[in-house]
Amino acid sequence: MNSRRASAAPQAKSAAASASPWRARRRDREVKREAVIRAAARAFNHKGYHNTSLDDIAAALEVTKPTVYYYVTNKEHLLFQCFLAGVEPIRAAFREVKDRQATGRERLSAVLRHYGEAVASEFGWCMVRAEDQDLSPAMSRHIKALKSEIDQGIRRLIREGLEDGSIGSCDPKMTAFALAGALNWIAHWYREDQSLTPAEIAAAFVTLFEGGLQPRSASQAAPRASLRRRVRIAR
Amino acid sequence: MNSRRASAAPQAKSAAASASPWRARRRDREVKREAVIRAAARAFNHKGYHNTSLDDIAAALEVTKPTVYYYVTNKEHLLFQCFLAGVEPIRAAFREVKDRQATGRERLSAVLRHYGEAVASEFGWCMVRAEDQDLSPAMSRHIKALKSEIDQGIRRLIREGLEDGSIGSCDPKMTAFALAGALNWIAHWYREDQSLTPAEIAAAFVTLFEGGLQPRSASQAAPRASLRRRVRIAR
DNA sequence: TAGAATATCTACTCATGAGTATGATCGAGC
DNA sequence: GCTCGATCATACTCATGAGTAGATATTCTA
Repeated sequence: MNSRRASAAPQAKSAAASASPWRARRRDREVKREAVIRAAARAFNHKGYHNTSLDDIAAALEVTKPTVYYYVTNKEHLLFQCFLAGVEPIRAAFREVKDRQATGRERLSAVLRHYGEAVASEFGWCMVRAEDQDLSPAMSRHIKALKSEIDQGIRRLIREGLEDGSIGSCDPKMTAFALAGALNWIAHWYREDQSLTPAEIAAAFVTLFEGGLQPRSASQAAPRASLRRRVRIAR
Repeated sequence: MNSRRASAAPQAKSAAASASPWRARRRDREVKREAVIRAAARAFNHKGYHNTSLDDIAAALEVTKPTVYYYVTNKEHLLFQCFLAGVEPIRAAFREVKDRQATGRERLSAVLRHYGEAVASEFGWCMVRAEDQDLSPAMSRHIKALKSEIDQGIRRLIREGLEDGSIGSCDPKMTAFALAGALNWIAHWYREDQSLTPAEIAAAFVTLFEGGLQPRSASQAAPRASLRRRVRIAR
C-alpha cells in the first residue's frame, strides 16, 4: 500500500533537455499516455474488454484510476486507441505495396503477411475484437470505416490479381472474407500457442492461401491407392 | 405493460395427450427452456454477451427475469447452452464422415461445409465467441475440450489427406487454424451481410481452400503481360 | 373442490465498476 | 520562500445488472 508508483513510466528525462521544459513535459505526457494505452491493450488481451476494469489497468501501471483518466477520456476511447494502434501497420502495408511493381497476387500476399503480423501483435486482439456494440455510434462508425477500408483494399488487390492473371477465378468478396477471417482469428489462439513467430504464421497462411489444399501438379487426380485405407463397413 | 406473456411459447399441447400429464408438463418445460436458450442466442448475436442483460432476454420473451431463472441457472450457463447448441452439428458432421469412403480431402471438405453452415447459424456467434474469460473454470474447461476435439478432428482429416495424397504438403496445425479461422469469422460478418445463404458461403470457402488463389494449370506462371499495368514511378 | 405442484411475478439485495469532486504534492520559475 | 500549473490520490456518486426471497397465480391430482 505504500510502494506505489514504483515505475509508472521510464521517465527518461535524460539528454535532449535543451528544449524548453514545456516541450519535455509534453513529451513526458505523451510517453505516459502511450504506456496507458499499451497497458490497456495487454489487459484487454488477457481478460477481455468487459472483464477489465479501469482499476485493473491503473493497478498494472501502479497508479490509481483518476490518473488513468488524466490521460484518456474514458474506457471506450481507450479501446479505440488500441484499435488504431492495431490497424495502422495494416494501412501502412497497403501504402507500401502501392508503389511496388508486382502482380496482384504478390502484392496481396505481401499485405496479408503484414496483416497477419499485425493481428499477432500486442494490439491485434483489440483491433480484431473492437465491436461496434461496445462503442458509441460515432466511434463505431469510425471503426467500421477503417475496417471497410481494409476490406475494400483486399478486394481490390484480388480484382487486380484476377485481371493480370496471377489469381485464378474466384469471388473477390468471399475470398477477402475468407483470407481476412483466417488471419483475424490468429488473435484468438496466438496468446495460448506461441510456438511460431507472427512472421512464420503469416508465411504459412499465405502459402496455404496461394496453393490451396490440393497437391499441385503430379499426383493430384490419383491419390495413391495403397494408402486409401479406411473403408470401414459401418453401414 | 399489461400485454405480457402474449406468446412466450407455442404451448402446443394438442395431440399425443395419451401419455400422463406429467409427461406433457415435462415436454412443455423443455420447449420453453429451449425458447429461452434461443432468445438468449439471438440477443447475444445482436448485442453481444456482456451488453445483454437477463432482463433483455426476459423482455424478448415477454416474461420477467425470475421466469428466465426458473429455466436456467445463470447467465454463463445460458451462454454454455448456446455454445453446445452451436457445436453439436459440427460434431455430428465428424461422425457422419467417419463412415464415408472418400479421400481425406473430400471428407475434410464435407466437414468444413457443415462447419461453415453451423457458424452462420443462429448459435454460430455464441459458439465461436464463447470465451473462457467469461466462464467459470469448470465450464471453461468443458468448452476448451470441445473446441480442442474439433480442432484435433480437423487436423486428423488433414493428416489423412496428406497420407492418401489428396492434400498437398502442409503443416496440419497451421492449416487447421487457417481453415477454422476463416470459417469462424463468418459469425462476425454474416449478421450484417446475408446476401448469400450459409450453404453458398461454405461452398465458396471450401472451393477456395481446395484450389487456392493461384490459377490451376494453364497461364499460371505467366501472367498476361498486357495487363501488367500499375508501374507507377512513385519512388 | 381442497391441496399440491408448477409457473410466474413484485420487489427487493448486493457487488461491481465507470466516472468525478476535491484536495494533496511536486517541480519549475520568480 | 512563494506561486502556479501539472500530476496524482482519497474518497466519493451513481447506474446497472446479476441473482433471490417471498408472494401469487395457475393447473393438475385426488
